[in-house]
Amino acid sequence: MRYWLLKSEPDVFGYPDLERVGREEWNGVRNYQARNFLREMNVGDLALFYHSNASPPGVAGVARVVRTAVPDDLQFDETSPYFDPRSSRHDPRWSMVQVAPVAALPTFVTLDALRSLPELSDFALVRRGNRLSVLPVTPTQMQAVLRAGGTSIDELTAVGV
DNA sequence: GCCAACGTTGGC
DNA sequence: GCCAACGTTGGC
Repeated sequence: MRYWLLKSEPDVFGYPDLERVGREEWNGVRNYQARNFLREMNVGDLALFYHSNASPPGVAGVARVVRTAVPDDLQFDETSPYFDPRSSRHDPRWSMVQVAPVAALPTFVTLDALRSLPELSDFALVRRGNRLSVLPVTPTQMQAVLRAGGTSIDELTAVGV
């Protein structure tokens, strides 16, 4: 199993929204590096759900990948802000996965708290100017964040993942 | 292939 | 609202 971090603006779609809808297409990613990470995801992978452009920013919950990458519909939708006129159905440029909620973290882990974790000193998220909306997370990093959030991988996977 | 201009992200 | 950092675009 691999671990990831997904950014979302809570004003647009926050972790509580994921719990409300039950599952969600992770579409609209328009960065090649982030897209490549989406394509590496497997069903069952866990992802930290990060609230960006929030006060405070931080990790609110954990999601699970429930479907691997397929072409992102929005790239073909002329009415969508994510429409990409240079993409073709023959060779789609952008991908999306589907995610479902696992659990809200008992303690919201703020960006400040993330910065204070020694295990995360090399993590791209806490480095200046990072803009990637999909990031890989190592098992050590995952454990550290979950511990700071008041849970653990064992606890999360015991609930039937 | 270079690189200036531009648009976007996201913390503050 | 500001602005630094970054990715992309497009003229040359």
